[in-house]
Amino acid sequence: MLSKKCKYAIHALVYLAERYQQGPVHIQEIAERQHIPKKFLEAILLELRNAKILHSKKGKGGGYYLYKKPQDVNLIEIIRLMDGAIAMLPCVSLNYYEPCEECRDEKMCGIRDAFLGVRDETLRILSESTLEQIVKRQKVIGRR
Amino acid sequence: MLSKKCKYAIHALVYLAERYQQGPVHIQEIAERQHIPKKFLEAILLELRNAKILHSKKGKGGGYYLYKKPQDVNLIEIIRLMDGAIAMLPCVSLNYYEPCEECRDEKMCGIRDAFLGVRDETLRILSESTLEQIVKRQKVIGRR
DNA sequence: AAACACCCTATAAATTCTATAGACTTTAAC
DNA sequence: GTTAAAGTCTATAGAATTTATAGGGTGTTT
Repeated sequence: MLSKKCKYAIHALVYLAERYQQGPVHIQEIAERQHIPKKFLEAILLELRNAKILHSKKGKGGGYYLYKKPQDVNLIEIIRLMDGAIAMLPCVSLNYYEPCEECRDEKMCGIRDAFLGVRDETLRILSESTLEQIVKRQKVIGRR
Repeated sequence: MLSKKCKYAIHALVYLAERYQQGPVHIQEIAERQHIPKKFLEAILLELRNAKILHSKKGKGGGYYLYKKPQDVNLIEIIRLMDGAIAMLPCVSLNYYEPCEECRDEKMCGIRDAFLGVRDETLRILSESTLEQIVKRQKVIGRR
């Protein structure tokens, strides 16, 4: 399961993607509209900013806005940043790899095989899911 | 990521599957060979027993043994039992479903779609991964 | 009856997740 | 230039979950 932090991040980013190139949106607004504790959201947006996904503008009329293009931000990137590994086992993780303690030979580990497949499919699907795609789907019906 | 508890359960079950129909194996042996804290393992095996995956025999010469056939126990079942939901979001979970707080209409939620796909693929792959399959793969090379 | 091995309850230690507080800095507008 | 708005940063605290341990109870076998 994704952490709340990660869900908050996704919702905040979708919110900002809907307002792409419409100037900065301040934290308070995002917090209220998406029902996210403001201080918690602050920390999340800061992290997204340090990862160069968002930019911020200080002072009056400031706020956060999407720096990357909506089509260049996918769910994989967000989840990795917020929650870490995508894989269900460290020994099949690309970015957070750690060897199993027991396996003599990973290539022959019967357990590992299954989870490798899961990781690959998960990566494939979630890297195709960009902010642009998500926003596009929601627009069919209208505002939330 | 799977919890340690879940990984322990998988390793213990694979160990028992390798000894299917060879009589009970006692906890101490599994704990030592798989490097699992004995008391923790006790709790895990008990849970697997209550789920009718294992049976146990008390008294001298007792221990745990696989009750279901190795081909009838898959990773999905084990993970659900130990860690709960397979899905990354509650709103796409089959067994642990909960609605999102925000979504007006789930069918139009752009976020949900992606995670639905992930869940389906994960279920497909992990339900094909049975204890029998895992043991079979490991036998190619030999003992661990 | 004695040894053995699972059964059960309780609890404690460690870690992670979630949330909050408060002071500081930068910017815009008047 | 003063003021107020809004992000930045550090620290911490509460809650929940995960991981692990202790110790006695119960049923079986020899």
